Amino acid sequence: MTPTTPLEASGARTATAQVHEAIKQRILDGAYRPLEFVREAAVARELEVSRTPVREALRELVSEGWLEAIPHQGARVAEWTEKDAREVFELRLVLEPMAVGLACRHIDADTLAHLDDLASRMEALTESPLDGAGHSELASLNHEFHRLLIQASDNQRLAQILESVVRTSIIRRNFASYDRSALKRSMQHHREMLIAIGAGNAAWAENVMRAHLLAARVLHVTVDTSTATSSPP
Amino acid sequence: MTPTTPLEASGARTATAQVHEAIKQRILDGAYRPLEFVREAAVARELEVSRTPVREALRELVSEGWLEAIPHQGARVAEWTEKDAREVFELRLVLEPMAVGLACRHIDADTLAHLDDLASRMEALTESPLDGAGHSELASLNHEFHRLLIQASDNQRLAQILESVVRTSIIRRNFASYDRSALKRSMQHHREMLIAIGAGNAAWAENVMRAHLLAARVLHVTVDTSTATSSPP
DNA sequence: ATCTCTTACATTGCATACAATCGTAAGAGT
DNA sequence: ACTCTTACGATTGTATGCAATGTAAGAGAT
Repeated sequence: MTPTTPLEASGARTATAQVHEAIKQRILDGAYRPLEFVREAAVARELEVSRTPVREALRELVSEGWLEAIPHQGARVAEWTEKDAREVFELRLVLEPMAVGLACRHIDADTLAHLDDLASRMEALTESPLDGAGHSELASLNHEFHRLLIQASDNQRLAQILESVVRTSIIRRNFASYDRSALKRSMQHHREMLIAIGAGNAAWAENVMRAHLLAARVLHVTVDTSTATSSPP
Repeated sequence: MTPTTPLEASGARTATAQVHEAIKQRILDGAYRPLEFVREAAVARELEVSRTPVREALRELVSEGWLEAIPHQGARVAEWTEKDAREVFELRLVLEPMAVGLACRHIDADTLAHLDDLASRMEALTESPLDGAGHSELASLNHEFHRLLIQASDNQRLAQILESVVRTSIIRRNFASYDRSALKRSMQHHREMLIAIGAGNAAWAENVMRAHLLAARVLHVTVDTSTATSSPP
């Protein structure tokens, strides 16, 4: 029915990995709505593979939190509630500062230079007014900045947890709602974090990260600011 | 060859779930050694199912961190290194205090009473010298105590992350190496945490948890105490 | 009219057969 | 003796057919 990219040029080699990517993309695109069931047979038909790789891809997506499985009934797109947003934010507010704190002790000059470059490119983008593509580019650079910082923590588990936690929420987040001053402040946070890390000052870097995240939250959801957790004075 | 419980009375209903449990148990028992490959065909033969549910169980175990997958080569038991121990401890040291802090705001009387009961039973156990069974019982109660506390945080993601992070490390941890004073201190920490939670004092509860974890670590691994992270004064 | 039981259908769960891929060891050539 | 090639065997990856299970619609009874 829907001619929606039947597997074609996907970097992945196994059919399971391709189906995995395809379904994830459809969720991100909104082609599959929350609470909608993703049927094995239907996906298999549309992507022109058998049900086996579809089954395996669905199980992976379930364990990654994209879908929820109901025994003998199938897998459906996980719903995104206010509570989910709160949970993810609580976790980021603790884990990302932890990551930059650890990064202070492990980071190498190359990574720091790469981060510096990313920060510069983001700053350059914010010099002029942004269109849709600009917002998209900025979001992409920002995501890469955070990802690289997290990798520098030298804690694989932490990196994996944050990746999966952030990824599921990144869909609904962009810079469209940022006004000029909020954007500049965000860029300054990045810059300040790099300086703190370069100075090996973990506490400084951690607190800038907390400020960075809290400032961003104000723009996205209504917050009870008294519920902040584990924040040192 | 090895008559190792061919599926029989396992609470789970689907074959996949049963295989999942069986393999996990064998890893815990040490029947599968680190870096040893778990072959689909072999497991299928021994548990008297087809390869299909075995494949699905293996994939789940991979995503839970018990096994690591190598494309076209199979899944093998994940190795446990010093670095793994360090990573898990760093995470616990941040996430478990976060959990008790959150629990301070959400906990109900029933849960608190249940925790109180668990603490009492552990204290009773430590009154008399412990044999092997005693240590096992104590470890079980302790695990349940922490698990319940984490659930009370009312953050499903946090609970799931901690469960999977702690579970993989719990294998090599028990109370055999605890001397009398260390045991009593551990029990006092539990008690103090409950009092802090009952008083709604999150900072107090969080810091007792950090002390609890740090005290436990001294008994298990050699530590560079300067690497503690995100610890408020 | 409402409730319960029956029955048919859609969908997942499992088994088996076949194809693709990788590691390895034997063998030819240098 | 060493290296490169190549064919084989073992193992995973994929397809398809059948069984088990849950859902929902409809007939019958209260």
